[in-house]
Amino acid sequence: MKNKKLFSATRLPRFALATAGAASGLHATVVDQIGLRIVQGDFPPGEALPTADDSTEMLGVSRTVLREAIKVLAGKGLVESRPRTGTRVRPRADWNFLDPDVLSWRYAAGVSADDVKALFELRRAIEPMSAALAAQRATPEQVADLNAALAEMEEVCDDGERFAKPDLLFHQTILRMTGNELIGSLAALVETALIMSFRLSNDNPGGQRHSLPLHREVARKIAAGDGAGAQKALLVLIDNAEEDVRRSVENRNRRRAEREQTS
Amino acid sequence: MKNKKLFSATRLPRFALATAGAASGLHATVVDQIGLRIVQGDFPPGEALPTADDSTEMLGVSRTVLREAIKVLAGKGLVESRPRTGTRVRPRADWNFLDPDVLSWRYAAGVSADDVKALFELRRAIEPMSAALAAQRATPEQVADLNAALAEMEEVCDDGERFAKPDLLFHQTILRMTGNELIGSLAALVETALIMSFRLSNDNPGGQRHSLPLHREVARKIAAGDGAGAQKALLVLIDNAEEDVRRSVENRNRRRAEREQTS
DNA sequence: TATCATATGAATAGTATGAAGAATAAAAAA
DNA sequence: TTTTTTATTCTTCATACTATTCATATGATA
Repeated sequence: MKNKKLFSATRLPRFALATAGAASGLHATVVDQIGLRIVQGDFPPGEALPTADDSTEMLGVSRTVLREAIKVLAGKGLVESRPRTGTRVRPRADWNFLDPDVLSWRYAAGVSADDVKALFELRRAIEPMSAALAAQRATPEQVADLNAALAEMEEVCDDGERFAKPDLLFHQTILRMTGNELIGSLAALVETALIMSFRLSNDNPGGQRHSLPLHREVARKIAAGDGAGAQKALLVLIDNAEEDVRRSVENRNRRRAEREQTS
Repeated sequence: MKNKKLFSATRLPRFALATAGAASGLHATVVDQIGLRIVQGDFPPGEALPTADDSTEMLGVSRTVLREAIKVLAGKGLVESRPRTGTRVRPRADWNFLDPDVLSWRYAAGVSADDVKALFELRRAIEPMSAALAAQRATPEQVADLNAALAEMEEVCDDGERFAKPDLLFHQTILRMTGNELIGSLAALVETALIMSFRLSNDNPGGQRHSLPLHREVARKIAAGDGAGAQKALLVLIDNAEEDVRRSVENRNRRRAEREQTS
């Protein structure tokens, strides 16, 4: 009389842009479900998750699958398992927010103005500097990649959906051009920020066209080997992007507030 | 006639400073062993790991444990498993180098001059900016934490071993003072850099004493709310630290070269 | 005959389950 | 208060079975 399949085992409709983690399999859906609930506060830090037996029954999966999922979450710093005590959520300070999965869970439900600020704080530290390094170190092939991405952006700049991919590629190429693998691992951060932008850009008629000249300027400076110029140009681009996102979030929040007042 | 325990199941003598991942259990040792071998190039990207059955036999663990380990590594972007094909190492660009474990594997065996450059490039982007934010946002308790760390550094500055802990705490406190969780997750990066420093600082008679005035200056500026000053002071501190490490690496490499020539 | 589609089979990871072990917090006893 | 016991929970192992995918062979068709 086991009450299986209480949760449907369908994976979250995860906004996949391009490089998103290609994890597949039953255990990946469990990782997603539990990870999302932890990050979004269903299980606060310090609290114990349901026991293994309870969880398997609720999720309708075997212990094998559940244990694999728990171990993955532990590897990302979210939980810690011990006999007798159970599996507990670790303090937020131990979570690896730069992990692509954690990052996506963190911003899956929606973002506040503070969330936007946090994301762009880090982008502003990383990307302009990366552009400067890119200008000094990029190989000709990488410059070609950058220009290819730019060309595709120009081609599809009216179609919000199709614009996302080359835009992401543009920024990630710059990170890769630094030749610094640590910086390259921040690609997920940029991806998250761009996904936010595109989710909110309904408000933004005229699509992403207005950002094109700024991107062009960045690419030109990098190709010319002008580190300082590239740095400055990318900083302007990020400032603009943040302003766009911030405005969208404000609009959305205001509309929601109005709706709630009316009803 | 199973040839078990071919590998001893002892965990790597992992330099644990403070916040290092508290993972325990048999599967964690397997994660370490395989992860280290992948990151250090024993299994190049694109190559398949031994089949599950072979691995379990070689490592002397059950399939359960091995699978948990593989899933954790997949969660860090290192590998990808598919039926029939086996488990393959993913391209380096997909590895999450900012994961604390990956970071520690990356620099476990030793560092080159380029490694030092990469680490400090990122620190230089992050920490001075963080100090500026910290100066604006820190709570009184956090300022007290920072001063406490500084006091302990002053107290034990002659003992290289004991100096490491408060030094790490000092830098991580600054990251936390930004109130930006994403930045906080870069703590592992700083930890790795400091571990490198301390591993190499045998060359450095007089211990870490010379860095104390610089740390004091940073703390003072932050406490005074002087963001620009704190930023500048921390930049100087990092430049000095990099110079120390760079020199140590050079010395070590030169000595090694001499040894090899003699023998 | 050559080519394409379709079945068959083998290899591998994926999932499920039962049972024994080890660790530890809490309760009970000294 | 200290020690011992107990119960709970994760941990590990062993094994059976399933699902996926690639390679090969087979057969149909042009």
